Amino acid sequence: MASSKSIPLSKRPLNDESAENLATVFAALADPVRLRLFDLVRRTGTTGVCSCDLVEPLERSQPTISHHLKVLREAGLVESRREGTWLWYTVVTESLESANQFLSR
Amino acid sequence: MASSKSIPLSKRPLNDESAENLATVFAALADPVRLRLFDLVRRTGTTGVCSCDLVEPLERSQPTISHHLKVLREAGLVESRREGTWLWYTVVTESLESANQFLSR
DNA sequence: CGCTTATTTAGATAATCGTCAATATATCTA
DNA sequence: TAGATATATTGACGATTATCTAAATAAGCG
Repeated sequence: MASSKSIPLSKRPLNDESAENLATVFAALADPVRLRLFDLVRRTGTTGVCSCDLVEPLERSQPTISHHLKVLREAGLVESRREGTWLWYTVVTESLESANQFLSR
Repeated sequence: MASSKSIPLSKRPLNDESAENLATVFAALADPVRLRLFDLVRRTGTTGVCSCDLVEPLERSQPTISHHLKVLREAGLVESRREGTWLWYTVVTESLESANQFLSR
């Protein structure tokens, strides 16, 4: 059983593992193109947006956008569903929780 | 004068400049060592912590810690005051505001 | 099956990053 | 001023990143 003197979870120093996980999320947001990408996806709510519609507003090549979407996806910030030849992206709403918690500690 | 139909600031797509600024903050938090560093500084509140006491817990060389503190400082997340030969670091409390706002849009 | 469109993968390049050892600078004290 | 301690800077290293073009894969349609 835990000691009654134990520090509350929220007050404990960051251990290495949590720091690694958090860093991955922040790293995904650490690029202006990805930030704008994430912002655009988020605006589209539960409907989502076709990745083909994200190339033009960001003025990057299609493979570059694909790459950035992959980074966001692997960080758990967005997810995609296939609809015919298209991929529709939506945000994973809970994905920012740990980051939010850390920032507002 | 602004149109009465203009989109509220908080709902506007991220422009390139805001994205750059935000990305700088997130980039500062995108490394596990810096996250733990920031966390340690934040715990010390208004008193702050001497950077000499940050080397051992993070198991990195003194120049490496110095480098990371510089990144945090330049991103506006922490500031330092000299006290004799020591430098005391404290967090800049407002520094996370823009990041917080973005995350909880 | 071939053609078209959407997306990913591969390969290349230039830039940035995390780290360290060595050195330099700053501040205090004897 | 000389020595001690704290911090910053330099220069090097391997690793990762953002970007592109070119090529590969996937899915629909005639």
